[in-house]
Amino acid sequence: MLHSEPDIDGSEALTERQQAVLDAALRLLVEEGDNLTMTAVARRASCSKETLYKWFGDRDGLLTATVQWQASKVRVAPIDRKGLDLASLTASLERFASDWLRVISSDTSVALNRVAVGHAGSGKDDLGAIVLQNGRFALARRLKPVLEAGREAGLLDFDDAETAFRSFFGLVGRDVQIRLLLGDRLELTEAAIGGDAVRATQQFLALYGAKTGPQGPRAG
Amino acid sequence: MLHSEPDIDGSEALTERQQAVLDAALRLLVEEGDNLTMTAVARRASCSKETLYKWFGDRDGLLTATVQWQASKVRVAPIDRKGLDLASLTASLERFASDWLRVISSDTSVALNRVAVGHAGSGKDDLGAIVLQNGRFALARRLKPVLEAGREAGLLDFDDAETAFRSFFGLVGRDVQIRLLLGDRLELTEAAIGGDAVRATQQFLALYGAKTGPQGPRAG
DNA sequence: ATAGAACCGAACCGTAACGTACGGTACGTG
DNA sequence: CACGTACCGTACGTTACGGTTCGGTTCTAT
Repeated sequence: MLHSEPDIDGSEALTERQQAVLDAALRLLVEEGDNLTMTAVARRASCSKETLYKWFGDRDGLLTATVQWQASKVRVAPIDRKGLDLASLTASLERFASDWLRVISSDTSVALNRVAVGHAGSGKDDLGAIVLQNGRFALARRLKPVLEAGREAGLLDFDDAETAFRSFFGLVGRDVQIRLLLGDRLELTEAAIGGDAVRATQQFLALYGAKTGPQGPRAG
Repeated sequence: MLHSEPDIDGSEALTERQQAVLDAALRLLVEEGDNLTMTAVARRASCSKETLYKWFGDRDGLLTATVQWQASKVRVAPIDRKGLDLASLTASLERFASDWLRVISSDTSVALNRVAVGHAGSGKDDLGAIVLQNGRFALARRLKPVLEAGREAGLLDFDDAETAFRSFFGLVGRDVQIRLLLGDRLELTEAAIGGDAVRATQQFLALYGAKTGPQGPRAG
């Protein structure tokens, strides 16, 4: 029934209808939190519970499918690292920072992280691992090549890319994620995101920028 | 029945027995996560459900009482800021950092933050606000005076104490809290905590340390 | 000693949600 | 046209847990 063409990874190819159902579940998850019921999802998606159970097997199956579906949607374009100079590196870092802040402050991200955190305690499913893979670790996978390219270009100076990445992560995110997860009202306006991105980037460069670049620090 | 003497804040004075019950609930919360039942708490605490309901009124009441009880236990001693020089400031910051890392990586903190995050979505109670108050905001309240004292002593340079604090928070915590909340195995050994504390402190001083102190940077 | 309060243990009730089954409909295929 | 498939809508069984009630026990005070 769902053997159209196999996707890249384990995510079984999803019918249009199934995607619509998962989108409905996602929307409901944002609204209602983890206490959403199968009947509510069925009603919202205009499908029957029987179909829900046939497709996803279980409530946890539906939840994981929903999380994976959302994760598959935020696949971002990689950044080219050709002709790397300080300006382009700075721009890349700022771009990463603002993208990341936009993601973690979005309603869906907050909702998904909430249910994943809630489920992480009782290890029934591995929602936490999924969110972690598509959140923090995906960011690391995408950012580390940029950092290493910056080091090879003599713009950055660090021993361990992981450590450098984690510092960048901390400088960008700070207390935003935990505050949002805990329900703190904290609207991240676009201007604030941009400002935080440049601030975090400047701080990161101050900490990990090479003392002597190939050209001067103000090269354009 | 519990009108001995009113406590400083809203936390009604608790009987020894009530504290024992809350400790049992806390232990159970760490083990079982949010899906702990009133019967389980009663059994663990060797008390009756009737008493539970009489004392705490509700399941949410029990939960909030448990969170507040734990919060009241981690009241840490304030740090004296007499004779502030770079060494003592550094020591204070490192102390804050290591204490904070120890707290957020503890089992009880992870468990409490998990349930608070889970409850933050559907605003039945304000567990999230409580945890936020006794976590991130309490840290800020305790650390800001130190930062401002450092600035007045000419050791630090910043415009907004809040911004400086948030940077310190990010440099210390980085991705630790979200990873632990999402179930990532990540044992923070004592040595790692110490190392992270001095690293974060050094980075913070590199970013916010005054360019020219009252005495030389190596004054002792 | 006795009355009453506080509390324990267990049984009980109501609700809510998971998971299943059944009837009905639309559509494609022999 | 008959038939099978996939699906919707809904009603049902079952389980689990929050909350309540009740009998029995211990402790304290008069």
